[in-house]
Amino acid sequence: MPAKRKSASATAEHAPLQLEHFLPYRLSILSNTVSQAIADDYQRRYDISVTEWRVMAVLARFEGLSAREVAERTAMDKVAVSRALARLVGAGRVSRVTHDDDKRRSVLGLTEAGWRMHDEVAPMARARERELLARLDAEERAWLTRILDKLLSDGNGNPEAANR
Amino acid sequence: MPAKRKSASATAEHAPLQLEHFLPYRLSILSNTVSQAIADDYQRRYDISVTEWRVMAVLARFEGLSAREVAERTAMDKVAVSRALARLVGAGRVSRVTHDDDKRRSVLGLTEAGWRMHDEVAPMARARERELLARLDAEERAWLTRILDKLLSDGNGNPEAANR
DNA sequence: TGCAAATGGTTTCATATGAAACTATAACGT
DNA sequence: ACGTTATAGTTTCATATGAAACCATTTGCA
Repeated sequence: MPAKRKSASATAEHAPLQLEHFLPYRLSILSNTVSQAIADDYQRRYDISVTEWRVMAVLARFEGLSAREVAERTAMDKVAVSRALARLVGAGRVSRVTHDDDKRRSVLGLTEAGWRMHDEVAPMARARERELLARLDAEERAWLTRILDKLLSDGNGNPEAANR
Repeated sequence: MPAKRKSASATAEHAPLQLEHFLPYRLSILSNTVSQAIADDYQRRYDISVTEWRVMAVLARFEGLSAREVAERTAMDKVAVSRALARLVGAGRVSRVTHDDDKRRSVLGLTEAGWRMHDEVAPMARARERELLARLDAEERAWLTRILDKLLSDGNGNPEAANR
């Protein structure tokens, strides 16, 4: 057999992983580049982080949530939510009052300023998503949705994950 | 029209994002849960992080790389690689010597101990990947590969990303 | 009632991470 | 040869992150 270099270790006997074909690795790369690309749009412009934006996004859909509920819906842990809220409230983008019947809970919502920002960022985010999906044809897009639904159902995603 | 609650803001006029259908968000959730699940396998057991494991994985495939080349192939930045290498060398899992012709570069490779660990972790990682993919049927798996190839080619992934 | 356990949220602490500055060596142009 | 620029890699610093401890309030129940 023709002698190759390579210290005889990086060969069959060790069966090294091929990172570039390893699904978890590929997902991680894709997820990071995509999120980063989108975040770059508003990060600087509005001085807001991805986690903060996610909090705003759920508050735009569901007014009056508590912090815990926000954590559930964003799949973030409660520490992250607490911190994001601190900044958002500080920046006047989110309002927070104590729940009438349960003084532990807070009742959250977007402020006027929060809504204004939301209404600028949401279309941008959607546009970026469209750009990304434009690289697939209709059939591929349909499969992607289906596959993600499947992989995210059950153990993953947030549904039925009690607290965090 | 029938009056609904909800402060009249979270409605059509604002078109809030539906996080749970937003591709970047879904990718992020999936990527995190998958990576975490796999990492849990070896994290505690071998006291090694995901980034360190990735470095080991490429060194298993390509002996004698420099740190920069490792960074390229793992899509990690050079600071992360530098730190991972420091720990790996310290733990006796990676060997590092200075390149003969270029004293800036290091020449990296797995040690005996590194190989032993690699040979235990790699099959575990592959098994986890198989479990994940087992939730899809053959057709879906094929589409997923194709879609990821497409989305990762060009701007994303590491190919042609000069340095970082 | 009154007290143990649970829950909502925040703070603390230890670790992870990236950008920018820095050190050492090499490459390039004159 | 010699200074300028580029490259490999490390360190520093500021920020991000999560687990665990913590405080306040509420719930469950004897």
